[in-house]
Amino acid sequence: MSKGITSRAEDYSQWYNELVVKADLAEHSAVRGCMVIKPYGYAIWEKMQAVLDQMFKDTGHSNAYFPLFIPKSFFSKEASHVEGFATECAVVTHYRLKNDGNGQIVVDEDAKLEEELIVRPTSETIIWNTYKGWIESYRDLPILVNQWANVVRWEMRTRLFLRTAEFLWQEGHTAHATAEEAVAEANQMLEVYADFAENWMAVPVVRGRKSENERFAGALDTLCIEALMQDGKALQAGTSHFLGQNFAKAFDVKFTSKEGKLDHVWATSWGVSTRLIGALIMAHSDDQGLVLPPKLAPIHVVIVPIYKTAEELEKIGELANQLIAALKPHQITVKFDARDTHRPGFKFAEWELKGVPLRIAVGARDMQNGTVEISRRDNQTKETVPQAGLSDRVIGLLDDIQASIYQKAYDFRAEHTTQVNDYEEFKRVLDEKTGFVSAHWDGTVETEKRIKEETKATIRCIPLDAKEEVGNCILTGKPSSRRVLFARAY
RNA sequence: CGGGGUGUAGCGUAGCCCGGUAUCGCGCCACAUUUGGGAUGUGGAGGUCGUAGGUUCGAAUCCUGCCACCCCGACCA
Repeated sequence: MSKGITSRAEDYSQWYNELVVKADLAEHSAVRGCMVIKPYGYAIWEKMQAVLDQMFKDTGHSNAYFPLFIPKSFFSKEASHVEGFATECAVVTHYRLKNDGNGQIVVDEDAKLEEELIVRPTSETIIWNTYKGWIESYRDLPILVNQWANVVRWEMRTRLFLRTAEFLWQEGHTAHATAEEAVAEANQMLEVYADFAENWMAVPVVRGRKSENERFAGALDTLCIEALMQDGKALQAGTSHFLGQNFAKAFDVKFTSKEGKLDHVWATSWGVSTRLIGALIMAHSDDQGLVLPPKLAPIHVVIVPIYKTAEELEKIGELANQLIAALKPHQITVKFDARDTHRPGFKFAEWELKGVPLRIAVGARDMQNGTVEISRRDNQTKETVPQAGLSDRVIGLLDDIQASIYQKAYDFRAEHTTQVNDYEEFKRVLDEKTGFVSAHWDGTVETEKRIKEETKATIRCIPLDAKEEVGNCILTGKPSSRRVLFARAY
């Protein structure tokens, strides 16, 4: 079970099936590819939610909630949007079941809906249909709304964490009076995501722009953050779209400007999902299990007592309670694992599997010496330290772990980002070294598609900080003015 | 939807070719000894062998249909 944890998404899936998330429990194709998020895994998601939610509020946004079901006709209003999502929608056609007389429950054909309902794959259409009623004047703008919700995309192939049929996410949908303001909003939210990924998840990301081919269905411009996993494959971790006036036109959302002119409003949408849990696992974990960044870990410190008698346990418990009390004001969660049903060695392994950043082991020997043994999850180092000043030490170590797992991921990405100038080298790097490949591209969809067919690599993004540089497309040799980032991706 | 494969205890499996009522490991329960890195011993519980039919004295095993799942591809946060 411990082999190859860092190599492929499937391996993580097997591992965490036991621990964080369980998928495919029912042997029914209908729920194929859905996931059950177990309490510990959900606690990670809740932490993520809390942080992101605050970031959204700090940038002026409010939460709202829109219906799960979307009338089919809404979808056909924005042409490219339909095209993008039509092939992966769950459709509600009836509203009642009946007994067929043979003890079987069947769909009541008399209860057919006049218009089918689509289970939302994303909420642009129903939200813009609603915004139409909210917006008349520039005084009503901007609208800065976020929704926490589940969405369903009937993917042909699912992959635990990364592409489940149903997933949890947040989707921000904003309406603005000017294009400039909407563009600024899309940029701002991309920066929020990048900030979250790097400073909370400890996952370095490339901020970039999607090529036309990879752009969101209905967007004029799609910004994204791209992360690199330990197996050398890229993962799109978040997107922020400038939608232009596409949805406003499709849903006829107009406003009167200060100057008295009638115009369609400008829109953005942006989202991140439970895929971030997958990103977290695949970016940091090792063969011993999960490695969580302290800032998102549901439990920061676990105390494992090693004892023979009830008196010993009681004394260790007192020490544990002191530490819990001392760290509580710092929002540091300490778990005292006093279970008598498992031995210390088992507990060590179990908490490592769960990625708890710090473990403190205390036994009779320590109680005599006034020490504890403190062990870091990220680099597995152990040291025996005095009990005095322990809480300060814990705070310092947690900061250090947060910084060092980021640095480790950053160094990995740096090592696995390669500049190439010819196609043979491009293919060789993808196969042997893996990771991001920075190369020139002639800017055409045809070239991008051919490269994808031949190498399975896609343009992850055109980095926002890409320098102007004269070069030639690796495939066609045509002139190119900047490098783009290719990779095989999840 | 194409191409391959698999269904046996909570999980992972042996048995199938060559028919005789199911093997082993993990896990679970009890007791004892243990407890500074996933304990050990003894005993125990747990199975419509995916499903429906056929062949047979007898089917996990052979035959047929159906169902489900997995892997590879097209699609994708």
